[in-house]
Amino acid sequence: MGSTGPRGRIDKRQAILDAAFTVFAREGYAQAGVDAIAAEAGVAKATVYNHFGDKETLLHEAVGVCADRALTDNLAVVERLAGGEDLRETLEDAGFRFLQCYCDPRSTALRRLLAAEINQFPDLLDIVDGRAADRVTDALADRLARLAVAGRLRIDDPLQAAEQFAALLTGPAATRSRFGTRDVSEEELRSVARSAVGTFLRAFGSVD
Amino acid sequence: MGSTGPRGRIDKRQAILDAAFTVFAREGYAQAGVDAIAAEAGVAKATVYNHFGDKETLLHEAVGVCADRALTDNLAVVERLAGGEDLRETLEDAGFRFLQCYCDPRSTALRRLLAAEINQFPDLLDIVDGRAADRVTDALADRLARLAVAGRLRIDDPLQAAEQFAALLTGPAATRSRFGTRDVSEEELRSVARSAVGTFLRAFGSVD
Amino acid sequence: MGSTGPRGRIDKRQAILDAAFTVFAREGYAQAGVDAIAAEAGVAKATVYNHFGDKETLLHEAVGVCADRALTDNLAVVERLAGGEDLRETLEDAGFRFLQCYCDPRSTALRRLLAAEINQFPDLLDIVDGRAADRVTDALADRLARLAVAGRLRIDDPLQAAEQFAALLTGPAATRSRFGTRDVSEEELRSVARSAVGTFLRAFGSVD
Amino acid sequence: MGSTGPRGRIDKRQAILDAAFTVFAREGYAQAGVDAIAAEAGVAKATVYNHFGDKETLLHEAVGVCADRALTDNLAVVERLAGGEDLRETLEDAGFRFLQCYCDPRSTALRRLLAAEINQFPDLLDIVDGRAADRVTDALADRLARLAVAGRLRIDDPLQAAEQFAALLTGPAATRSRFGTRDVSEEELRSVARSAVGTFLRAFGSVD
DNA sequence: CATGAATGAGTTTTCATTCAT
DNA sequence: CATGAATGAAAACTCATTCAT
Repeated sequence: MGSTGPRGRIDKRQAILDAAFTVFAREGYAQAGVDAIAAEAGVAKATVYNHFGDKETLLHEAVGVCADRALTDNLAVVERLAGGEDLRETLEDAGFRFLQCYCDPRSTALRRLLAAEINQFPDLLDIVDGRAADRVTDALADRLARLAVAGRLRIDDPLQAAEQFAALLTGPAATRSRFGTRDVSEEELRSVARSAVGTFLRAFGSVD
Repeated sequence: MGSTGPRGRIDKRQAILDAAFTVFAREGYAQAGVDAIAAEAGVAKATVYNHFGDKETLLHEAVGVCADRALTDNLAVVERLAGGEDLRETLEDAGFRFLQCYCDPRSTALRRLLAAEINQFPDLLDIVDGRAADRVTDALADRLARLAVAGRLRIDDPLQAAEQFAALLTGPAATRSRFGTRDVSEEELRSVARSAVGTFLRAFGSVD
Repeated sequence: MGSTGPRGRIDKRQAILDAAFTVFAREGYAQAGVDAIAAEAGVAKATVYNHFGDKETLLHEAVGVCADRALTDNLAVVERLAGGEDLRETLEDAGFRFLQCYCDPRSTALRRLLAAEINQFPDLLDIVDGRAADRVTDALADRLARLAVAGRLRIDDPLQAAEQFAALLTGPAATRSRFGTRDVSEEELRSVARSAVGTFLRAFGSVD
Repeated sequence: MGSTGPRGRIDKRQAILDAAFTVFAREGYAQAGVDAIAAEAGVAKATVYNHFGDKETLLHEAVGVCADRALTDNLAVVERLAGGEDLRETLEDAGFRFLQCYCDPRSTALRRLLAAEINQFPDLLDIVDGRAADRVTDALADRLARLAVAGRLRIDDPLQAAEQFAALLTGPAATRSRFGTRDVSEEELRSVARSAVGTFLRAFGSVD
């Protein structure tokens, strides 16, 4: 029956957005052909234009969708960060999951795409920052602040501590992934998280 | 008169390389036109081809030149990092200079260009890493190791400490510069360096 | 309620034909989009196809309708041309009305459209000539012949005289309207008619 | 040797202009493909863009060239119109030549093209009128005025007489050529000229 | 029958690259 | 070697037309 009814419209829209992100991430905005996107989505080129009007809009929408997903994933990780029995283990676990998000191919692609196109499309930053980057750091700062209040960390400036915690995790991970070129093993991620947490706790751990 | 002797050739070559980097950085590889590069360099388009053969080669050479310069600048900073009287001040100063390199427009542009084109031209990574990124971390690790040996820092794994020191500096700086979109004031850079060194010393400082 | 009964169909058909002529006249056949026509008619694009099959048919029907109307208008003018008391006044009046038809926006548009598309669609000429141009000149020749028979004009070849009368009217009017670009005032039209009739009577008037 | 030197450039430019006019006249602006123009000119499509930038500019230049030629031809005819022995013969001859210009395929095509595109490109009128239509009528008025001064014609308003003379010639000729669809024989043109001059002289001839 | 969605073929325009001077 | 001109391949975008509801 109605299996190809209004549902088809939505399915195609999603397929196009997914395809667009894939192709944009793989080839860059300028290099990516709308032809290729349509092919990847399994629709005709004109259908892409029917839905999104032009290539630029397609980029913006595709980035928006991807940023939404990344935000959701990241917040899920951060919000689970509550002080369990063993603080070190809790932080290492959160750090590891955080790095998994960070190293997820789509996150990596999103960062690369952003870096690549920020000059031509400065508003991409607003799309992503409004939805992702800043809000994750904020949420992390909240969690760290609670731990400080609970006496388990010694932190003056929770936002700065959050930034530094994130930096200790993502900096070394970025080096290892070589701009997303190399796959970083779970093993390695755990090791990076362990080192980061080690340093973080030496700097911010309470004495007890 | 010999004003366009061998000197003219070399000048033109340099002009083309500079123009190429400028335009590639501003517009991205695919978007950048050889026309625009030639115009920026003040030569005819065919001259660009006479010197470099094709657009791809031009990208590689331009990136190479820029990476060389970045390496030189970074090493100069790191190599000046010796233990003065006041360790904190020494580290803060080095961190600040390091961030100045990191935030230099051409460095920013290089990182963006790299992120953008790494998929299409994976060998760009070799050019840059062979000449820049890794070697700076190595040099920094050396310096930190010396300070550890001198008893002024407590470090197990100097390479890891160097990575983390760099991460504590560049992570927050990257956030503030918004992918090189915003100019970060000297003030801010100093503040970032201070925080980074503060955390670093709490984690790795010797007790004395 | 039967508001969309057979009446709705016919209304829509008319609306589409009107819209089609408007858009074809404004933009030319090739440039005119079926989208634009459908929008102007207030129907869906597919409805246009349901009624007319394809764009070419639509052009033919729209031109036919317009030519019919022009013929009716012109014949009405010519048929009122009977010898009143004052021949000069009669001719000037007929000439003026004739020019009003000639300068009517839709007549102008029809002539332009015809000129534009005659190469691609030679059969448009048949549609228009069969229905309009020739028959008007014929009718005019009839009237002039009657006036000759009545001794009020001296005419050998009524068809030729009719052609020349029409030419004396439309030639200068065409110059003034600049291909239908300029609106020609009633004043001007009367003046053109007066001149035309003056010359015509000097050439063909009987002596009395 | 230098046979394909800078000369080639100019040759190609001319070839493109000719081809453009031919194709625009044959198919109309919107329908005409730059592909087809390039093919007709025997050059690559990109060469057309190198020379003229875009399709619209090409139309304007092609129309300009054609209007120049038409003006030259027409003025040559009008300027030869001096009062010979036999005025009727002189006028018939000039009228015939004038109609030859008017019925020349390129003139016909120019008028059609103008009519077709005047809505989209109103400035075409300026190009053509500034160079052709008006100036011919003016020149004709001059000649008629001289004949009036010489006592061979009785004319109050030379400009109006010129307009009417032209109308008596072109009106019937236009009818016969059916928008340039039919070729009008030399015979027919002479006949039209004879009738026009007959009527004109009955209206404006001096008594002698 | 009226419609929204989908599409294939075509359009203008751009651009890396080559060639003749 | 430097250059202006020429080009073939490709890209974004459009549009007449069809199909499923």
